[in-house]
Amino acid sequence: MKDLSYNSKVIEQKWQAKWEADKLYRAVIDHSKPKHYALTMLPYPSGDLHIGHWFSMTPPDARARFKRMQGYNVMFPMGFDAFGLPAEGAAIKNNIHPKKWTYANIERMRAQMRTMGAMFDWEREAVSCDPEYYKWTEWFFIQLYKHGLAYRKKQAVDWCPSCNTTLAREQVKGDDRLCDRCGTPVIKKELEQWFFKATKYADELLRFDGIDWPEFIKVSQTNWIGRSEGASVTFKTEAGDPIEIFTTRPDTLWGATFMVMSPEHPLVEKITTAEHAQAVSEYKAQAAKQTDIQREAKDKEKTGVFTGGYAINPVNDERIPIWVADYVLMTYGTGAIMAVPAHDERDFEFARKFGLKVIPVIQPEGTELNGDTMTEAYPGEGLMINSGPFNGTPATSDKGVKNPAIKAVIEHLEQKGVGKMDVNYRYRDWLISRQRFWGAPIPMVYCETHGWNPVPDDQLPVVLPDDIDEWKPTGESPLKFHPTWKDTTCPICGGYAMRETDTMDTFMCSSWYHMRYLSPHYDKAPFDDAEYNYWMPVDTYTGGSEHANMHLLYFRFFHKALRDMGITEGNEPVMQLRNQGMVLAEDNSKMSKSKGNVVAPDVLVQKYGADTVRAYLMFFARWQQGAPWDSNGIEGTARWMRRVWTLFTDASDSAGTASDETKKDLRRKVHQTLKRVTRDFENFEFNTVISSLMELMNEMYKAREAGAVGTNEWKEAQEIYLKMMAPVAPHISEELWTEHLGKPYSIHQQLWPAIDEAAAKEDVVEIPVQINGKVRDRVTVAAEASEDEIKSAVMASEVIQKYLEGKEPKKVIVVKGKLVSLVV
RNA sequence: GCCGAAGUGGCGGAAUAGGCAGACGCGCACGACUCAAAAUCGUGUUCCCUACGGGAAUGAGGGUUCGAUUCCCUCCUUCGGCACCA
Repeated sequence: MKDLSYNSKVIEQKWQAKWEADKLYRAVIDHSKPKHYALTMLPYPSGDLHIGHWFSMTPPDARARFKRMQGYNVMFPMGFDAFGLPAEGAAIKNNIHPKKWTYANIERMRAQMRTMGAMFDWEREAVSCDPEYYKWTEWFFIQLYKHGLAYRKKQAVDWCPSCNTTLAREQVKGDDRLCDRCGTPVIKKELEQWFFKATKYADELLRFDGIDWPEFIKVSQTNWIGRSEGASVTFKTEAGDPIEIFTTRPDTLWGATFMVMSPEHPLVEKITTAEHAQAVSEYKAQAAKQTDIQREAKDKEKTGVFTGGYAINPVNDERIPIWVADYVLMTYGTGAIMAVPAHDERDFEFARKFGLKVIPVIQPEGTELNGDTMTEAYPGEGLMINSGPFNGTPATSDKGVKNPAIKAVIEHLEQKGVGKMDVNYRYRDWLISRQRFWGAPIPMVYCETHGWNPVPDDQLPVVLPDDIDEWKPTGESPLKFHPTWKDTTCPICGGYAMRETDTMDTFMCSSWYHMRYLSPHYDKAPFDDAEYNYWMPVDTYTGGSEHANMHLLYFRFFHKALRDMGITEGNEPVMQLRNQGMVLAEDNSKMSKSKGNVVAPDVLVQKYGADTVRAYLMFFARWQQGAPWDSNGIEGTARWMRRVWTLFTDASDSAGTASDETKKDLRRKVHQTLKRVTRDFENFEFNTVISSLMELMNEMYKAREAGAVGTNEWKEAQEIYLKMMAPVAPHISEELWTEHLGKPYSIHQQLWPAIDEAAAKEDVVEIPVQINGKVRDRVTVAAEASEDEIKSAVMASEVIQKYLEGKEPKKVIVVKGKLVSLVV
């Protein structure tokens, strides 16, 4: 026996150095093996690795290792999402260039990551702020622009006053409309910005065919896209101007008793009569002053003013008043609605407040709605009434054309030429411009004569300057104040042109990093086709669910857009997605630097070793759920590690004296464990992988007591044990494998053991006997015992006879190998 | 309000093609070893009672079933997404 005690530090450093020298985790194309691309979300280089990084990276590493042992050619790359605001924050605070700060952090985090003992292939590392990387981020922008998927537009956009930049809709969170990054309430600004036409893919993004993603992510994306099916209908003003509206309830058209326009609607001015002009313009001014938060507050009482104008309802030629109210948003639909107070809550509230007519057009079964006396809108199902030719048509609760009433009315509208079936989304195009320095430059130039044009490909990348000395956030990119950077020539006429000084949303960089890993230094294209054809799509993607409607939506869009441009293949970038939960502080709060409750993995690695930290992170919670940290708990996994060490290194006196039964029991337990561990790794159920291994170890200790050491069964148990443990604790298992069992290096190149189903089978089972649902006794029978055999064993039981008191049970249910239930 | 996920000992959590609830670990208690402590090893540990026996219990209440943590209905709580979206 070599070492007497388990020394994690020595072992871990030794093997990490050897694996690296041997390029053990290098992933290269090998057509003789099935491939497995395991991807985990790349980190932002914020400075120090925290326990959350370990939690998101090491269990997926274990699974990637498991897949490798199953015979897959596994690629498990790592990189850095290295553009972003904190670098600029550091620049402002410490007067250090963001580049310096970022690369120093990357250096530090790489070193910390190496202590994980993960199977990262560092030769595939990609860093998004490297010019060789962002050259292609820029190139993608140009491709999107050339295909009409990137465009510039002026509109009211979300602006974070603290980050001093615009944000995409996805990056504004919740009711209070807070900046996703810093939590500051965002405001609206009217600005000209670059957008990606993500909405073009709205319908396709709603389909998740053929991909294995968590239900809640799919639901979240579906909610976010917010598809509603209905009809667009053209009303007319009395002067004959068309007013287009969108409605999900065309079946209630006959109940439209007024119209409402958003204060920003272009037609408001024209329809307002002289008499109402002042009131309307005052209302518009006041609406403009209010923030979105005030305007969109759900509990706000309805406000609005009459314009004096009237519209004609195209289905019944009714003349109905047109109002202006801020509950109608210019950003959704057409900015104008038909109001059906009898069947819409909001319209009802408005009608009652301003004394407008309420006409029911859907009659629920068994009651009669009265427009004058009803106290709330009736949005439910019923028969159409007051609706001319459609009276009596059943309106169901189905949405869209599945509803017979809606279908019939849409057909009618189409025939009359006053409306058509239509679909609306709450999903918006992706606002990509950021008024910040530390991002990929938007590779566009503006010429007075030729307008906006992309930088020619041979001039890419547009590189960020190093000589910036003013970092103060002004609401405009520091690039704008650089003396020469923005000056360039127009690619059309060669005259003066000005560079776009905004940079791209960093989510653009992370929309394609999984493809840069394929060939991180390739300079002819964003990736090498040979690599793409072998590795893509990503087989397993892991990361946090907070990205549900941001990154995870952006990169699906990106992949589809690239597919349509002929750059990628397949409809989805990722086949299987799994999300880890969060490691909370011990008091259940979020860990944060400011609260000082952050668990530092380095300290734990120092004290317990990486294997123990890895194992504990897999064991202490369900990985897909997370849990509050428990600093005592790690002692349990540390103890496991030491006990395994002892089990494999300590001699036993009674070696070889085990009975056949002991040996058979050991073998059974080994193969039962193997079966469970295999299944649980597959399902990302790491906590039960560990508990099964602990159980088997306990059994092995008992078997050792019983003299199993040295037997063939013992040797098999040791081998299988280490192979099962290898993905979890790569260092200790390598040490025990090569140094103590004397097996050939490396355990990580071994194949996953085969399950011997026959050996795993129990031959004797103890089955509970219930009387009226209560367990009263247990009988031991052969696992294969027939119903009759079990029954007679039960009837032979004294305890059972006592409970039966000589009577025959009314009913006997025998579940073979499981249980017997008697009813008396 | 709508959509989704989840509620099991002091704690993290096991067990779902309906079949012994509480695996594994933390914590705690007792014991062994030790001059002592740490480490280690062993035993116990859901709750209640009239305690070698019995009863209750998987958020609450109901249902289906011989049998429900698991399936169905109603409700409560927590977390996440959406929300004046027409």
